[in-house]
Amino acid sequence: MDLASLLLTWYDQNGRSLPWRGSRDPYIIWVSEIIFQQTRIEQGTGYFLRFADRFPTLDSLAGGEEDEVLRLWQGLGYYSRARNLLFTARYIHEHLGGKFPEDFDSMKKLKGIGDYTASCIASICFRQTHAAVDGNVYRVLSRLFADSMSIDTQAGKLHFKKLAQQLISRDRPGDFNEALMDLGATVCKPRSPSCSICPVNSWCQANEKKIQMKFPVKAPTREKSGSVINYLLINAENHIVINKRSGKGIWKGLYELPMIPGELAPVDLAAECLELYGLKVNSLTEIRRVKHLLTHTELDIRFYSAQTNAVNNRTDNNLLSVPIGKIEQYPFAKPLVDFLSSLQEK
DNA sequence: AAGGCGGGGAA
DNA sequence: TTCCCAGCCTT
Repeated sequence: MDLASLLLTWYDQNGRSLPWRGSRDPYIIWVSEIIFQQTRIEQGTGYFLRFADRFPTLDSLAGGEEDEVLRLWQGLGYYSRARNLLFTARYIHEHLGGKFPEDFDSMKKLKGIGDYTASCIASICFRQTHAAVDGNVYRVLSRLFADSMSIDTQAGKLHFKKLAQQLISRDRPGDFNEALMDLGATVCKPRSPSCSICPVNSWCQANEKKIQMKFPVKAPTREKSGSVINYLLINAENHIVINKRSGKGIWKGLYELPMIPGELAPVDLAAECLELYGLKVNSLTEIRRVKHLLTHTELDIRFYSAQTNAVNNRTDNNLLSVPIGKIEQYPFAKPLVDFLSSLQEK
């Protein structure tokens, strides 16, 4: 039996049972693939179910508001996925008659859809033989062939794409793609692969030489530093001040408390605050009696600091005053969700 | 070609 | 702590 047949036989008996499996609706498959970019199944499944429940069709999504879409995405990360999803739904609705394109190259032209996602939709929904190569597939293939080509270079990606393209089943391209991914996720795992139960272990050159952990080959990883964010909780007359980020950096389009990045002494923080938001502060002890730029006269400002991973962008000055009771309808990034709920507990 | 973009869970 | 996950876009 050839490799594809072995994988498909294994998949039929051992494939994961997931909510979007079995659907051939390109919209549903599209949504699931976007959600699961760089996202584990366990983390994203709840998001998928809520999203598909609220926006069951492409037209319903096209009619949705960006804030609501982002709120459904809240906490998931990589928020550009959500913005692109909405943008492309509206684009298809308006310019393609609401019909998802069936042509692979047309799909790839859509914002947020790359080679992998187009391959998934084309193979699963339209039975086209396009190999979907994700992180799982790189690992499985590099081990199967003890292939030292680096997976994080242009040439390496193309190399494994061609390899997968040679192996893919012509009869069941979608199932083949999912089989390879399931194998990578449940058997050919990064740390401790379960080679003894692998359906293709007799084909695997890495297994034969017991060098599974040498694959996949990647370039050295880069350093990543954390940073401090100082959030300003400005509370006046049952309203809270929030800021909508509209720049180019992280958390674009999401709301946040006004913030000042960097590890700063309180007095410097007050000075920064003054400069950034035009708040009049004579001294740190006077901070509670500040006159502010909104319509309120009495303010209660507190500083909070939070440690995050790799945040390096400054907030935009785009302040809103919203009733505290309505704060939950705005989409926040995960650090703010945690922060606000920690305030709730006090 | 390289870097940015989130957040979580496993080891 | 580090790694890496159903990747894609911008520069």
